[in-house]
Amino acid sequence: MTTFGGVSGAHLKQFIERVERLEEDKANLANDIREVFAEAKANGFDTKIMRQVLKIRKMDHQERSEQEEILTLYLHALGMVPQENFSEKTENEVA
Amino acid sequence: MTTFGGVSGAHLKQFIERVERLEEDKANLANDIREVFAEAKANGFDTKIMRQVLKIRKMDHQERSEQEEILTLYLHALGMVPQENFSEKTENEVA
Amino acid sequence: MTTFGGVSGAHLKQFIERVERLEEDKANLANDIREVFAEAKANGFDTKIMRQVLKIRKMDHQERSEQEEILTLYLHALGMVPQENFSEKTENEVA
Amino acid sequence: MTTFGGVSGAHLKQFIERVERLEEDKANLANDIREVFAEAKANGFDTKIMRQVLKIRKMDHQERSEQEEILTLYLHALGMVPQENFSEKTENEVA
DNA sequence: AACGTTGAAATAGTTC
DNA sequence: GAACTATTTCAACGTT
Repeated sequence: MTTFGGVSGAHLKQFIERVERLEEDKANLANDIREVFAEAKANGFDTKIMRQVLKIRKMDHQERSEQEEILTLYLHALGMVPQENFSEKTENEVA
Repeated sequence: MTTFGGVSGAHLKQFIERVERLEEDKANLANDIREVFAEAKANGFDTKIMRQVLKIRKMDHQERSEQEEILTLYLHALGMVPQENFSEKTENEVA
Repeated sequence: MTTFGGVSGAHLKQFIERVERLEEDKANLANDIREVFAEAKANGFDTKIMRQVLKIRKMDHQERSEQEEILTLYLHALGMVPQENFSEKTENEVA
Repeated sequence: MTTFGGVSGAHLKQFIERVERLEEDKANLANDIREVFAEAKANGFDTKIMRQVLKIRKMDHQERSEQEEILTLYLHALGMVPQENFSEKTENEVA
């Protein structure tokens, strides 16, 4: 295997090509998304408003995640280990 | 189906959720790419150089596309209709 | 000088107006460019082709910059400090 | 002068180069603007708010009253009491 | 003149 | 927290 300054060209090439394949997939998905917007527009929806809706829904999810994160911090601060399934497991007690 | 001001909520919801699913897939791919870089880095590769290599390879591809695009434009400008398969079909003549 | 909450209104105003002046110049240049295209069109040139030519020329320049950039990265990666004047100094050797 | 299909290469080249020069100037101005923002930032100003201010000043005639409310909010956020005439009167002091 | 397409600008996110 | 990169957004251009 060819190496330059301790660097393997073949190995590097593999990483490069893996990234390129993933980025191609990613670009295809971006296209798919664009097509959904186009279809929605053809059905009379306002894409600008749709994007706003998506943004708000995303923030809701993030907010929920953040709140869960904060809850975890609080529980840790209280010496309580957060449970995986809060509702199902009730037999665990904090010492 | 519920409508508000002539807008179908159910229909809109479907578009929104399709986009959200696609964006989730896209985000996952972005994660995969990040992981590849992390793995490469753990193997001693310089990610900055990797990104530069990727950039140049991408530009090469784009440049090729642009060259083909302008060839088409030139042919049109010269009154020649570009052929689907330039090399295979030779029976078409330009007036 | 009037300040509010440690913020100088007059100072802010100066920055705002400097930006506005520069943006005005920029808008004027955009107009000039539009006029050149209009003039070229009036002389029978296809603006689409012109834009494509400009695009390719721009990519060429960028590609050259990217090439130089990655050369620098490679040299650094190999422990070689890139020289200011690549062509003039050839007496430096890498151990 | 060389012509292809009635197209003058030299003439075209002149148009192309005029556009390139103008675009270079435009790019330089964009850089200057970026530098002004950087300088303002280094002086403790919030560039995001500055951009908002610029946007609102640009709108001027249209939807002025609506935007003034937002401007008021931003200025308040800065701890500044909004002025009646921002640009013309600089001698006014806030009690 | 509205539409889609494309290029530039701004913002958000990531890395060091 | 500063710089760089990626994504998103905005505006202009050509097209129908």
